[in-house]
Amino acid sequence: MAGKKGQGGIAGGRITAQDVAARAGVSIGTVSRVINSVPGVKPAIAAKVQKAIDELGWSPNLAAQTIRASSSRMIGFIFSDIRNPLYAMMTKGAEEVLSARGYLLVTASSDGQAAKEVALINLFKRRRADGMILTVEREGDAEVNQTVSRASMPYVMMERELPIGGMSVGADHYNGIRQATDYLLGLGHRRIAVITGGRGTRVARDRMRAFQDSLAARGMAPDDDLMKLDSFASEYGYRQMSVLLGMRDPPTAVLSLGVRLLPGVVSGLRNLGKSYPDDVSLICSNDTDLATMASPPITAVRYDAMALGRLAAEALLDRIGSGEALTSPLRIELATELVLRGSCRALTD
Amino acid sequence: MAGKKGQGGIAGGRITAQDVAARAGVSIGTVSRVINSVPGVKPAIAAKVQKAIDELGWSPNLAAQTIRASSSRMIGFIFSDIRNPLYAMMTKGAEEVLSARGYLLVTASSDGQAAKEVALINLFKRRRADGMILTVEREGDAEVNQTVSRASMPYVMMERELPIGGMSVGADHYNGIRQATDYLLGLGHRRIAVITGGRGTRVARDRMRAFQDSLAARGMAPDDDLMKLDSFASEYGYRQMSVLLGMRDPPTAVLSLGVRLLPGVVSGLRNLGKSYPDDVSLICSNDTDLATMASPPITAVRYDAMALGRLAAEALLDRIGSGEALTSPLRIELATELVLRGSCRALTD
DNA sequence: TTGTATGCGTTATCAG
DNA sequence: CTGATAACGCATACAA
Repeated sequence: MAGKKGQGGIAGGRITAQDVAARAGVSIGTVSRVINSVPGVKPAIAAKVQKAIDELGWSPNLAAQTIRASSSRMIGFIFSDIRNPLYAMMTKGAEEVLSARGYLLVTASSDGQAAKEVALINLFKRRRADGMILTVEREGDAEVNQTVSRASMPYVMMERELPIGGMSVGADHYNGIRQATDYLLGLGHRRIAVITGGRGTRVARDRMRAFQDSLAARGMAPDDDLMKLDSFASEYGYRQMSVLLGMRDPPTAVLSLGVRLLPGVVSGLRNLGKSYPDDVSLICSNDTDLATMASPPITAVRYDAMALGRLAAEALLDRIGSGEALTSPLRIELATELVLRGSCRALTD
Repeated sequence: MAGKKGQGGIAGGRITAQDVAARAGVSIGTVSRVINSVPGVKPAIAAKVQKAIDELGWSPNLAAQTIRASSSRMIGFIFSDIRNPLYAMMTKGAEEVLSARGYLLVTASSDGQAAKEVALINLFKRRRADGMILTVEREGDAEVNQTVSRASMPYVMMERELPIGGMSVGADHYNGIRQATDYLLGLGHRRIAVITGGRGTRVARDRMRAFQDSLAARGMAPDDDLMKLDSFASEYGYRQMSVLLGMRDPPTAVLSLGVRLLPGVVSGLRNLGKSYPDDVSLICSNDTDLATMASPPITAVRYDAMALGRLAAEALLDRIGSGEALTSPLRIELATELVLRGSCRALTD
């Protein structure tokens, strides 16, 4: 029976290399050499040690290794909310790359609150993370920026770009929105509304720049009344659809930019007894199940969020390996694609 | 000589309590007392220490604390894939509870592979996690079960129940499916198909038992040809809809049990040129955006996955605190609710 | 009230 | 080739 206290057979947590050494009749140094496959251990001895390890079910304490190596082989990933499928995808992509290289990915939700972002960054510092991936709420937040630089740890911004420099990965929203807008303009639309959030982030900047450039190429400019740029929340999409379609001169097309926005936008539309593409054309970003399965299916600006996670992880590991300056800038862009479906109609009047 | 290739002053990672002590002109013990608010430190000294801490931007190395306390204040959560919104919700719920109590939640995806499950459990053991939440693919896997018990660490099964005992939390799928089935039977349906996966798990067992009991209450029994119980994948839902609706005597209602299944089921239906509720009635589980936004919206068995995460975290912390036997059984159930929408019609023939 | 010394579980550097 | 031992950064019993 496994009844012994402390260092009994299978008592897991409390077994140390010392115990293994004792059981194998060797020194603790030899045990260490065996598990780290340091060359030059006599096979017979190694076998004895391995046997003791198996019998005791021991595995080296990673906290102790962390303390010595001053590397935890852990990477932190902070974003607003894991329930946002975009972050779930990014997490999966990053995890793929990191676990293959022996790193542990630790995610944490900040609920978009700067105070929590600060607390989490500090937490990762205390835990001696080797680096972090960050999607902060506001790129300009002074305290967050200060915390990031004081953490003196390699970092990659995800869909964000900090004024203090450093690496940034994101989708090529500029081209995504240019394509979408050009497409709508090509269909004859002239009053195009934009619903999105993330003001003051790389994403929003790129999107708005693209939108303006697209219009400018035809000698047009955005109509401020059609720009609804305050939130990514579903309810926001719902409300703004009412506002937009209640206007004297309503838009003929809507760009819904942000995954959580779409359900709100679509139900807002329905609630008004309107439908797409008849009453208004609709393009969304990113692509989702809902966009695919809606009837009619919705044209979308698509990008591979998992690839974004992979890119961020790779960039981070590169920097960790290279020892390059933390703030040395690097901007990585992932291609987007306009998936044409049945949610836009040509204007003939 | 372990020469100190000192990174110099402000190099975050390399600062220790020793440096703080030196700067404050006190001993390392005092520094420790200050940050742990051990009573009996002279305010003036404490202030000096705090000043040094702030100036150096030091924070205690959690790995070192872990090694001493033999507690990492870290909890692992293993499931198949974070992209499944159910797991994202559970993660959020668990994170809420755990972070409030000073624990770090670390999630990891196993892709449903037993080998990865084993590797991850061992990883958490090596990292000296204080406990883990597990959603394994097969409850009966001998190696996984052995790894769990050898980890000798408190654990909670999520939507699973291990033969080796221990705690288990899950939704009350029994009542959920009983309500759904009774509802369909009440509408006059007699040929009801079930599409789901997770064979040999608590979830599937409860669901099938409920389905059988519901039928049995009317002197009926399940028709094996209508039971499609092999996968939670979207593609599976798509294919099985073809199979089912291509039958000589097709079902008049379908239970689509599993979040990822629904998109496949709905597009399978459309692909055949059929629609609900006219050609077939439809009930899904769990509730999702898609179920809400589909037209018509789809009746769903709903449960609060975030609450499930919270329950698991609380149960785990309780057990960690109490030091009760790891395998001492405890079964926790979360209520479900049948949300009636427009995807089922009454049979009148 | 504060300082000192020891131990936590490893790894790496020495001798032997 | 192997054993002993000094770090790693912190907490704490024990001294002062």
